[in-house]
Amino acid sequence: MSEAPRPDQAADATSPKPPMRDSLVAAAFQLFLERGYEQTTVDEIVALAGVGRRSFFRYFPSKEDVVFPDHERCLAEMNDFLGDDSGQGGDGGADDPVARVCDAARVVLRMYAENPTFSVQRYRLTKKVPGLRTYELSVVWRYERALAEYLRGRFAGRRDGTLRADVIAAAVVAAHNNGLRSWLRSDGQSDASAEVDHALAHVQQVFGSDPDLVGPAQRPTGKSAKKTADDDVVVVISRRGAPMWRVVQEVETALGRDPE
Amino acid sequence: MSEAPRPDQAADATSPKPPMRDSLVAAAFQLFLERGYEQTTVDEIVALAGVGRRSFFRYFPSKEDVVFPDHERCLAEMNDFLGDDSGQGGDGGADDPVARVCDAARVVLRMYAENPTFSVQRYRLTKKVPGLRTYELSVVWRYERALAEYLRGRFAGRRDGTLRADVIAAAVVAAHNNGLRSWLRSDGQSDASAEVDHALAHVQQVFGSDPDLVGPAQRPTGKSAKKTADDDVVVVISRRGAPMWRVVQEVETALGRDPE
DNA sequence: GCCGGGCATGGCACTCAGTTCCCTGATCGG
DNA sequence: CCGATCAGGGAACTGAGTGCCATGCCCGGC
Repeated sequence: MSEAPRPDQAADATSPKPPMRDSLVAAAFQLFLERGYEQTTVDEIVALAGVGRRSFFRYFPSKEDVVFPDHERCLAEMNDFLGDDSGQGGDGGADDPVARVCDAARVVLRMYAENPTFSVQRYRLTKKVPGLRTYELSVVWRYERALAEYLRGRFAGRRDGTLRADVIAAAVVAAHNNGLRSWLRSDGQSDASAEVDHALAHVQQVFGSDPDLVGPAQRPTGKSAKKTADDDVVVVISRRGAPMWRVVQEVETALGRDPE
Repeated sequence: MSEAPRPDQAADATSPKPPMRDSLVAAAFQLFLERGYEQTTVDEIVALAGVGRRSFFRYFPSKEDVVFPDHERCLAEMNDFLGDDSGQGGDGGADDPVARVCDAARVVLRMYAENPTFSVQRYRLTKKVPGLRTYELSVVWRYERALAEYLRGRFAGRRDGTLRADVIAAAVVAAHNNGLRSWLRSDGQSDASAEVDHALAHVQQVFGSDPDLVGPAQRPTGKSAKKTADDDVVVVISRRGAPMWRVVQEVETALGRDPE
């Protein structure tokens, strides 16, 4: 229930693709869909795929792993993405840690969107089988940890840095999953990117961009300066005791952003 | 891996307490600590406890459940707490949904704080055994769902209500766990309540109180009005393009709250 | 005091996931 | 042509979790 062996890992994503692995996934899902997950034994899967039982566990460390055949690759992809702090000059907004982890979350969405029908089928499966739901939680947890670790690095030295990192990571994952599930419930008919973008925008609005973190001298002269002139000022007048979210809403309206 | 039978459920928390259940937990932890979780079989546990193997699975649906013997009760407690919307007049601040779910999270903390040594031992165990970590995730997930469902009810009809509910629930759980783990890492020497209060305050600050949700006529005339005079005003002047978190910080400083 | 029906427990056997060990056959370099 | 390496197959084993039934205990009824 942890790491997959993945003997085909050496090359990139366009590696030779072992047919056995794919045929096992295909056979498994065929049986899962017509018979249910728990009602299907590994022996039945390998019988249908025409391979030996031992080979199944060579490719998938557990029966649950066959349901999430590409998460290991996706997790590696996300770590690569978060590890690349080098190419920050070109693409705008990548300097903001919150925006960065939101983009990292979109890596996961892309994996789901690559195979809509497969993703929808898997969604229906995990929704009704508690064991798969639990397994999915452990996968999602690893994504969340990756985001949190990245943010902890960016927030290093800051007061409550790890707390803020954990909270933002959790919020980003929750928003991503909210959008993703909304898309999955629509049987892949809605716009996945739009759903997730909307959800992530909500989180980014709450936690805001935080350019101070990349250095005290960093001013919003880059992309964010395009929307607002630098010398304009905003004045907010508020009653004491007013709810903070309403103050924020007012400020954002003044700043010309979309409140919701 | 779901519901425990708990034959002693009928009465309240001070029910007769079946000795067999406790002796199984004690025997299990003794072996887990000296031999490791995976190196201990259920047969060894029941042998040490002096009961039949079948009885183990009567009290604990799986081997993992014996590590979290009181989470089922705690989850029920949290649901009770969130279900009680009746007694909202007396205790101040309970009207704010965010504050309410923070208090609900404190119910979990209380359970951990009741048995510090047990909680610390379990923490060390779950930290090194992947299977237990996964199981704990499924438990935490149920807490999070309870909070999210409550918030969804409170945010019903509001735009992006379910999204906001999911995000806040995730943030509250992440903050709670951050404080809780900080306490557990200190071997129970630090102040658990202080740790978690601090973490939850961070979240409450981010999402703010939201009195509009209990009705448009509701104004902060209750407890929150005690801290601030109603007619005072706060003026914030900010550059356009300033990071939102800094604006919030300024407003909060002006309001006299603790910024972090 | 005796009887019968729940009810908690124990014991046994079974299924199935996951692992260990070893065999087989193909491919490839010398 | 030979030997090394390695993907795959197969049998047997461990251990978690379940179903079934026997046993013994408590408790109210007669």
